[in-house]
Amino acid sequence: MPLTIATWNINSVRLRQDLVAKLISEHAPDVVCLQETKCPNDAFPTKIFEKLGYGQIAINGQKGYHGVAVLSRRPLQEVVARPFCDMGDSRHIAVDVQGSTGRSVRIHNFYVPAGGDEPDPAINPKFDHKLRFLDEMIAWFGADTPTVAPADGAIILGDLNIAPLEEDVWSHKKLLKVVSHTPVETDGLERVRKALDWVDVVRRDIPPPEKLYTWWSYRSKDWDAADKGRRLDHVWLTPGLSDACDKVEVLREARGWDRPSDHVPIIVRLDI
DNA sequence: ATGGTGGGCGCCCCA
Repeated sequence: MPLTIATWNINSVRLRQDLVAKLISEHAPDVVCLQETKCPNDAFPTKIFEKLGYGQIAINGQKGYHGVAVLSRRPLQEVVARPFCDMGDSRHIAVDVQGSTGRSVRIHNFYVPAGGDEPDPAINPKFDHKLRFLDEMIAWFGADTPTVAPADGAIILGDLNIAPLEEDVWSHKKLLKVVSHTPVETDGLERVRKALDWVDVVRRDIPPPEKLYTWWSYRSKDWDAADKGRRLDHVWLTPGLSDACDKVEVLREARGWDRPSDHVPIIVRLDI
């Protein structure tokens, strides 16, 4: 039995718990990693997920903003919820999940800061925070490799809020000075990737020049026709684990669901 | 043309 893992910025887990249930009923991923849950831990809607068989739940939430969670129907151990940038933000949780063969993978579920509007750290503290967050990811993954990525393999996934490639945005030229696609961000994200030679399995299987997006703004009148999207959500695997990944899906149709998130889920299948 | 929409929370923050 393969292990399937979904990641989705849900933009309020309480408001969209039925959409998570729809994802579960239609795709039955073993593990669902959520970002922007916007929900304190004691208010997390665990019951609906327990009823669906996803009784293994790890959450790092806060009131009003941010928040990450992992739902699983396979054995799960919470490893750490690491604070970044001394901000008290809930933007990371790491868990170990066991595949049916007994091999366990470590999943780092991230919600990287969006960074505000002005791409200048000197005048925009949110952009400065985003760049410092990337620096901390690089330092952590470089210095603490056995914890971050055990021998059996590890995954970074979630809303990284950066579209790294030219084909990850609707217009490379128009977005070069727009937060999410500026060179300082795409260079920073590439440095994170190189820290452990992570494999971007989504782009391995759906390579450029095909355009690929996971987010479309709510402000666009007709998101599908205009298609002014960005690929802000990612799934990276350590090299040894990437060989076991035999399928990736970006569920574009979820952007058209009733009262949707502005992000869509990505699902990967691991033959472990 | 510098808006537009959507969420949480509470009279405004963030994406």
